[in-house]
Amino acid sequence: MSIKKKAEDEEEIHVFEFYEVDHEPSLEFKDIARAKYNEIDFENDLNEEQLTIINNLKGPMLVIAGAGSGKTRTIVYAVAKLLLSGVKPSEIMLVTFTNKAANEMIKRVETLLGERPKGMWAGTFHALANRFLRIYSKTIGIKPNYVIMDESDSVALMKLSIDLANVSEIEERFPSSKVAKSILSYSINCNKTIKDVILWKYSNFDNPKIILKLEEVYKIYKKKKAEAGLLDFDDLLVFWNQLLSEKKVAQLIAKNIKYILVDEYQDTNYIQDEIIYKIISLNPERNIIVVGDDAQSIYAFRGANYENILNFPKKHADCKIYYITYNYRSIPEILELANDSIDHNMRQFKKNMRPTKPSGIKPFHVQVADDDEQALFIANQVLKLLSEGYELNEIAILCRAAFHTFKIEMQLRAKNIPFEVRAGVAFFERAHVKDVLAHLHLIENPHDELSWHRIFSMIQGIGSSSAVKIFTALLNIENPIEQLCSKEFYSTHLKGERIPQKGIKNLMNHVANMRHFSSEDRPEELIVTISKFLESYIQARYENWQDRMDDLKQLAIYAQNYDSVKRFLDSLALNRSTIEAKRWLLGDQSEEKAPLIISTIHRAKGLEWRVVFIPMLCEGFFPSSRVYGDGEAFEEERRVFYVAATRAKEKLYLITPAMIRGFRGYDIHGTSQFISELNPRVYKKATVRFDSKENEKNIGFTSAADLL
DNA sequence: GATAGGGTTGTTTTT
DNA sequence: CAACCCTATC
Repeated sequence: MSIKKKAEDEEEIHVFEFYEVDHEPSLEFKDIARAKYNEIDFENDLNEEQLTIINNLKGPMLVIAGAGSGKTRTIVYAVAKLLLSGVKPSEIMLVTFTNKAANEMIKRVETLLGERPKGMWAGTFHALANRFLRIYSKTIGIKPNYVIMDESDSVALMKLSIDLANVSEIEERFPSSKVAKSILSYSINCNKTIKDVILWKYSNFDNPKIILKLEEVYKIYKKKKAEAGLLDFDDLLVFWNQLLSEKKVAQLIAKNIKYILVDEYQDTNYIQDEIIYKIISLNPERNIIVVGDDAQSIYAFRGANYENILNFPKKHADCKIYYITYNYRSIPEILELANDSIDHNMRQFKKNMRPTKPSGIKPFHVQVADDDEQALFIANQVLKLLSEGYELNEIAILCRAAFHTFKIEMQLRAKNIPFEVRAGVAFFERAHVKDVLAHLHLIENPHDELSWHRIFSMIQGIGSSSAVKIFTALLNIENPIEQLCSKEFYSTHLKGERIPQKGIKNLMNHVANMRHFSSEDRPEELIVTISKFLESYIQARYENWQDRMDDLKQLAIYAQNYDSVKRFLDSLALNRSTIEAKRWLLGDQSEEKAPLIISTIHRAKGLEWRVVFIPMLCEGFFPSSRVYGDGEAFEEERRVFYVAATRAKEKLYLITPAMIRGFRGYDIHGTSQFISELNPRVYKKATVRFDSKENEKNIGFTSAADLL
């Protein structure tokens, strides 16, 4: 459905029909209600705690839900119940931590009802913000064709801003572009001044001259974003928040959205909390359910503050508070270890998960000689588990940091075990993929500074200084792509500048390829075309160019799912972690069984497996060496460990290598405090040795013969 | 003055 | 492995 902007009022009437294809409610849920109401056995499917919740959906409510307590199930049933009672899908807003989680919940509602609830406002804060901003860009004065930058783009733009701000006049060391961006983000997400953020997180930059200069840099950064039509992740929240203060829009939202559910509330930050507060205030019945677990708050580095969940009842009069405490995921032994661990956190609400599963075997603490043997142990153990009848997709390896996965990947590859990595640089952030995407960005938004710089850097004869000059010249002209193809552009707008002739010639040739692009073209076809004319560049630049060209084919295949460039780009920016490059290890190509997962703990949030391995449990790695003392940061680190352990249903392997190979030689690291502080009763100790790297035979388990 | 290429560095976690 | 700095070359 397209929207023709005739008058402002008309624009607003279309609000709930625009942008999402499957947006209009195609079903009369009241009819389904009659047919389905008796089929869903709420009383049988939910426990008493959960039933209480779905029977009290009016007014503000806080649900404290421990790990594995059927939190998602409760939300899904709550949504189903609302729909059955006649609430339209488009009257429900469901805020989740990832867009994948939103899709899965909708799928489960669909399974329950037999029909897909089309038109729900479901997604992350950022994705929902984008949906509103695409409709109301005009209202708050941002370009309607704005492009969302990912984090590395934002940092790159920050670097350009720093370069323009004459930082060299300050003698002291100035924050890097990454740190500068991070300070700005904290300031926005936590509602603090720049000075406060510096005192809080970066006290080494506490210097009036630096702070003044930073403010200047941020002004340039902001101006650049506005000129180029770029939004960073923080802008999505800032502008959404701003939009909610616009009377007309606010009234419309208040009228149309009747129920709000927010998952993972412990990981919201100040501005997200404020957004929710504003939306509830607009809602006459204040129907909101906020779900979370302060013990699982692991995103403080993004400004998240678990106190939002604790303060929620204080902010909302007559807020009901419910707890769901029964754990349906893990055996009691795993819960005992997790409970023991989290009890060491002082700044936490005391609560214990209550087991419902039958007893099994205690978690293992496995000590190995070094990180090579750790990888070897994991690979061997996976093979044993497979021979025991476990499936690959029932096993996960959860790491504190992306680089912890490298050696494990190598061993799994060597043993032909198929796996998928969910860590590190995402597929769509790899250099050659971004090279292609830069061309797509310019179709939507021909003044996108970052994309131009990326393209300039691909061209022989144009370096950083020519790039700045050319961009400055094209910023103020219409239709830069066309202009860059003509000699006159260079002779009129860049008169007297020293730009190598070779560079100009190459640039003209390159841009000539882009002349016939149109935003009406299908993204897939565009990608094929662009890949073709980038092939020689990729060949020249990368040794593994063949692999990279294959990636671009994958990109084109993925793009088939989208019919417009704008939607394709939005989806890429907002679904970073959902769309993975599958690093399959194929014994034979035909076998497409779901693989084993190697993931960071952060990305494993909300998921579960029968067997979980947690490697690198030694001081300096987990907890990370960046965390000192026993303050809030250290407690968050412990919560990360807690989240990892509570992913496991049946078997949990905690692994500590005694030595780790660093840049030069081995370093000895002590056992992680998260292990040593535990009551030894809650785990079984095992030591695993290999007689040599070549001969990967286990000599034996010294104290846990029943390691399987 | 500007670019290209070599060598060195150092890496938490993500919307 | 990619983002930096330094230096040789155009």
